[in-house]
Amino acid sequence: MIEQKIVQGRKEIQRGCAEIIDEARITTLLREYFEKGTNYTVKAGFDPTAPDLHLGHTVLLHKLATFQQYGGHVQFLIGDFTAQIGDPTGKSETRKKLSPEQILVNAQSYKDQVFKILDPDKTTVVFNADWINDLGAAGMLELTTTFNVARMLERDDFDKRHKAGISISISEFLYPLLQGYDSVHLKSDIEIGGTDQKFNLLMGRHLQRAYHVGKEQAVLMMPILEGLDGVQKMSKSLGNYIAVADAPNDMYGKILSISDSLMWRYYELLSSQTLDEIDALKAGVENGTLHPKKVKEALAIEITSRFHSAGEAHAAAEEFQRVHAHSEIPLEMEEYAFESPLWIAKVLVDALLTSSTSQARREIKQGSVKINQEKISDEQLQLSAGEYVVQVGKRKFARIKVS
RNA sequence: GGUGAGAUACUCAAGUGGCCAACGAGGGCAGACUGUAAAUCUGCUGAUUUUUAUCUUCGAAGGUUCGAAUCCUUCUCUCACCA
Repeated sequence: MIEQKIVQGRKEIQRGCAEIIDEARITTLLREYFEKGTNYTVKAGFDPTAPDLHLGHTVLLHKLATFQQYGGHVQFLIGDFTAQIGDPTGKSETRKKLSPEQILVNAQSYKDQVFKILDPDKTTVVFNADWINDLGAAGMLELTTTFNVARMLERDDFDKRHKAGISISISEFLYPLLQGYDSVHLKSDIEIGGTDQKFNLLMGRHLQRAYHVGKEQAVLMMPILEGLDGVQKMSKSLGNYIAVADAPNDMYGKILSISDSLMWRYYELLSSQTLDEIDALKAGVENGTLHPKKVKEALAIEITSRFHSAGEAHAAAEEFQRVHAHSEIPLEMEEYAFESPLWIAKVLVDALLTSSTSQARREIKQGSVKINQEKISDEQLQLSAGEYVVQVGKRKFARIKVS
């Protein structure tokens, strides 16, 4: 019975992982949990400067939630000290120090978002400035003696930059060391992070050994989630993201617009469905008994419900159905009031439907502008007094009142 | 510090005195087809109610010229090689 549970737990923990180091230890922790009810700690670090999460970030959170189901207690670490250095993988090097107030605000913002996935009773939020500030110069010096430059330069990005002659600041060497030291202080049993964090994660093991913590953390790396385009990583700057804070209609619509192949990826990394259930869905689609769109809808409902509510998710689904499947107009849209007479291109710009009147003319020429559901072709059209629903493309609507 | 190369629209990248609002590719937007999927095909992709026109744009500022992204000067920044 216990063996079965362990196998089940391992399967869900391995799910979607890019790489696991010291899997045996994870099995041991699971065994102890099932046999004796012993808990263990799982650490994950987050940057306090970017508290608006998107689904890419939640991949990690889901994995943490999985651990919580199997006896793990999450150490949700906010790297307020390390943020001052900036992870060398990023382009930005040293960053501005955040004020204590700002960090608290960001931390609260994290909690609001994170506890939609994590169980707050099995989570401790910690800040690494708390113990790193206590380290002092002597402690810091001691930390630096545990590692050497040659090995530090093995780290991928350091290696590349070193060979390319691009400067590496000494302070950047401290980043992995301090992240590893967090594991020493927290006595973490497991640490999870993205694949880009491998070096840092392994440093935790190294330092736990060097500081005689008595254990070495297992390391679990999650892949980077692709964005809506299905190719590049999900990120805000690329504009291919679904934010945790997105409105229900947007979230639902964005999920439904992903490609079928990407859908399975999202299922694997974001859904709470078990692997067996997902396999059943895949089989259904393959043998034609299940329409892929139905499967995608279910995913969209699941994810939207998680961050909003089941009611809002279903309302979003209905709205979507209404607008796109039946080509009706949405229930709610922005309203604008203007005075007549009014040139249509101007209206489109003022209602934020197009970026310029030139663009508006092009849209009209291409036949993508509709007034009250009717396609228009006259760029010179003047609107007289009345109420209109103006639409550009498939998604952009506005209600216009001309007086 | 020395020498050389380069800076063009969202990105990459042509263009080396007029035919350049600027080839091409990617991306984006739109139309057709669909399941608002993918794939495919097509159009558009600086601004402006002078729309076979006008104005602003090719790192910045000046200059030469009837006319400059293209030539000259200075400046700023990036890259490569050398010490």
